Amino acid sequence: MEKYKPCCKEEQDFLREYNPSQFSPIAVTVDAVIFGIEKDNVDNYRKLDEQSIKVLLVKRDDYPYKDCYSLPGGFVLEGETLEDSLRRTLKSKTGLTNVYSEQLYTFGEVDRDPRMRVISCAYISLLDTQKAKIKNAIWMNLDCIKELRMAFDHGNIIEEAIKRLRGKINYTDIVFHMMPEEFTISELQQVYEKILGEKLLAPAFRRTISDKLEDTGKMTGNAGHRPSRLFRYKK
Amino acid sequence: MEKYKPCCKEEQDFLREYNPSQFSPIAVTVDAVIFGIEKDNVDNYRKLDEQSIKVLLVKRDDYPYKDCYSLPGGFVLEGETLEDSLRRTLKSKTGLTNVYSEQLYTFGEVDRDPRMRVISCAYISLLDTQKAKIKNAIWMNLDCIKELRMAFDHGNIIEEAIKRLRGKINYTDIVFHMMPEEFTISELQQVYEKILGEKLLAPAFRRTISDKLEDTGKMTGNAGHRPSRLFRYKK
DNA sequence: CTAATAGTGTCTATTAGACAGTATGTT
DNA sequence: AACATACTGTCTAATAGACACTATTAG
Repeated sequence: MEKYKPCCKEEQDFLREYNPSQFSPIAVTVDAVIFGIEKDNVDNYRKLDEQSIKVLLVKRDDYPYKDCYSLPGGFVLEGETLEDSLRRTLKSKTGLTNVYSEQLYTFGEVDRDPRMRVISCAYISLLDTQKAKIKNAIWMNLDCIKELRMAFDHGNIIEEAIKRLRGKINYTDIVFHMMPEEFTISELQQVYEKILGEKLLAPAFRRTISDKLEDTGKMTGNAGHRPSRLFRYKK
Repeated sequence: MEKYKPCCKEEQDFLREYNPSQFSPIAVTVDAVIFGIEKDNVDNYRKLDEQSIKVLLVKRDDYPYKDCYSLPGGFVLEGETLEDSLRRTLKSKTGLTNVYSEQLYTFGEVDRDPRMRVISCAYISLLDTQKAKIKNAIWMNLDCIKELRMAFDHGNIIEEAIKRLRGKINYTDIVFHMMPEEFTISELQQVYEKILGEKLLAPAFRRTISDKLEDTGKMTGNAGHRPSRLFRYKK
């Protein structure tokens, strides 16, 4: 945004003498629901490698909600935008840099945080777990999260995030942000199925997805069945 | 949210002694992009009554951006949720109550407001202009807004709002919040066309929209051409 | 060979686009 | 009658669902 120019001396005075402390001390945080995919280690070779959608969580060291899991996030500081703040906190809490993120929703219930009034601007982030280097954070299976005691309203935020993902998956290319560089159509279909919570028919899926894909020329192998073509996302 | 229970004495002490002022004084506001439809008065009787999408604006009395138009909105107070705050400010700035609203996006650029750091949670609101009683606010034609000098980044917020509306119109029933109780299919089609920015084919539109409509049994008249059936939204 | 998954072809059902043609009011 | 818009019918094109069938690897 370009710098604001006061129109007259009177306005200059007004702005100089303006006292921000008249407004309530409401803190603003950013929190990220970070999604990734991990292969569950299935030893049985005659079985499709199952994949799971995971969410990256950190364990709280301090009160309140000590020892509970929470979304990585932190307070927005004075000189930084929401996105700046997100980048900084993701780096410091999880070691991650350059993560694709988009705003999810802003949560403003009054008693979200027992310390003080905190309004949280939540983001959805997606990444390729094979490339990402994680520190001090754990990939948690999405299905397990409702069993956990989550800090604050973070369980609710995750639920909203998965709803948004489900809503956007069919008319955007958002999933590709969490796919590895090269993948098979079956793997991609599995990710769609996990997010949508329903099985899809393979021929129809291939048909609709194929214009977003580019053949790498490579194949998978050693899988106990017909090898599969590897594709990459065609931008 | 249920009340948080500290787990031990230590945590109780922590929370009692917690000092919120260590966090930067960032103010939070809510702003609403309120959409409505108004008939442009076309005297020429042999012409379809044109309708326009309008946005409700208020003129600023104070610095900064004195005498510019702005979105109705205001600061979020300590004890109220974002939605509470939206209800309160809409009432006080425009006289409106019971307006359908949904969250749009949170704007957090650092220099949005020359007075201090302000993060704004923006909402989209839709209403039936025939029923709404407005005070101290003006319905501005959407097409005129880029010509105006808008306060803060409100011009940008309006642009995002119309984009969101465009994105949601075809897979939600959001438009009906701004339709009058009874309307013709042509009127409804016009609203779709204004929001989408393109002409639609009438037969296809009738086909797809008709399962959302309920016949009132009434007809329009005196229009210089064949009368039109009046419908209402079928929930 | 069998088991297991990869991938193709095709029939059908549904939906969207295009447009001709009919209906019914006002002037 | 002329005009203007309302409304219907129908042909076609594109897309989605269902499912049978073929292909290719490991063991």
